[in-house]
Amino acid sequence: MERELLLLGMLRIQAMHGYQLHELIDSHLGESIQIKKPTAYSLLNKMAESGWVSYVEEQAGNRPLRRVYTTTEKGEAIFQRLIRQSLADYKPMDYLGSIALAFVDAIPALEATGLLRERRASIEHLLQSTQSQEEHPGTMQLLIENHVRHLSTELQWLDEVIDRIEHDR
Amino acid sequence: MERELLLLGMLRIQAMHGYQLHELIDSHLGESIQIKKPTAYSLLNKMAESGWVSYVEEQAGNRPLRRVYTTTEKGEAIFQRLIRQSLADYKPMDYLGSIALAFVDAIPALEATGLLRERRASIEHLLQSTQSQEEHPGTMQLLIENHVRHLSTELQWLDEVIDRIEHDR
DNA sequence: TTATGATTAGTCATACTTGACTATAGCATA
DNA sequence: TATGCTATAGTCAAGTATGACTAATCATAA
Repeated sequence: MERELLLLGMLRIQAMHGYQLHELIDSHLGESIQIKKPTAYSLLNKMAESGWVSYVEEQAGNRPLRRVYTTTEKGEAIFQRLIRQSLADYKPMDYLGSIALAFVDAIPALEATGLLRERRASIEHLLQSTQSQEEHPGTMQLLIENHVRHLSTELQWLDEVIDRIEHDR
Repeated sequence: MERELLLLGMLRIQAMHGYQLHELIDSHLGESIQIKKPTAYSLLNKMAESGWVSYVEEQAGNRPLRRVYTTTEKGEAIFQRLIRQSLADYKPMDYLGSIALAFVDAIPALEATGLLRERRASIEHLLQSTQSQEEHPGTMQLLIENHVRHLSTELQWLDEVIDRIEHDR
């Protein structure tokens, strides 16, 4: 329900159509939160069917109809329930991206450290670009901050791992 | 491809049938890596079709046939390619579970800090149980260590957030 | 002025993931 | 020895997510 929470939370602040909503998420949070366009549209449809959001259709020129969504009263109630639930239960994230580290000893130490340094560079790059983003609306900033913390942790840990491989093997 | 990498990496060390494979993943890495049983079976089928793994059928008593999988030469080649690729490109994880924090100002500060303390407790609990796990086979240990680091980071950050909410509002 | 590429807006078929289910075996215990 | 409970082993239908696509508009540069 986290994705629904995000969409509700944003629509609740400002009515938007699907493209705009996805664009906002992708540009501000795209590094830490993956919601692809078709997913966003599909969630909006589902939420409209469930009466969590309503929409008005808007036409600009010859372009396709845009559905501009707002949260309904029911949607607000759901939002209030979801956010409480979601704040209280921590759901651990997936560390799928780290799996390769489990098998690092399957390749020669020298090559491994080389690859890990590439990895390090891409984390550092991501960290830099995340930190340099301008202010975000509302408490969206908190998410960015959280992401930065975890990226720094990852970087530090990776440095230790590289060190260990260099000295232990 | 991370899931495939994990399965290949494990089968490469020891031949196993689906249930055993899933059981191992779920019990050792279940807190940080989500691979549900049907997903594991489906990946095994796909990899068998692609010739990355082969299997022999094994019957014990009246039980259903078990397919005991091993990596093929092709599978080993794929593994060697995947692990290099995966070590070098850091793929940021999803912070879906943190979304609620973006909207924490939608609820009264007092209630928010209460909920966040519940959250804190569940992270701490998870951290404790992850740390108290006995040794893991091979470098599987690295994944656990990584998870522990991130959990600690999350805990520390959450404490700061709670503090800020208490003092700023 | 008109080709070229980027931006806006959304859809669809496919692929991936999972909750819920089936069914046997082992094991304690009343 | 019948009863219920857990562990073993796997499948399937249904729900989710996404890559690839369509199509109009806008900017720009030759």
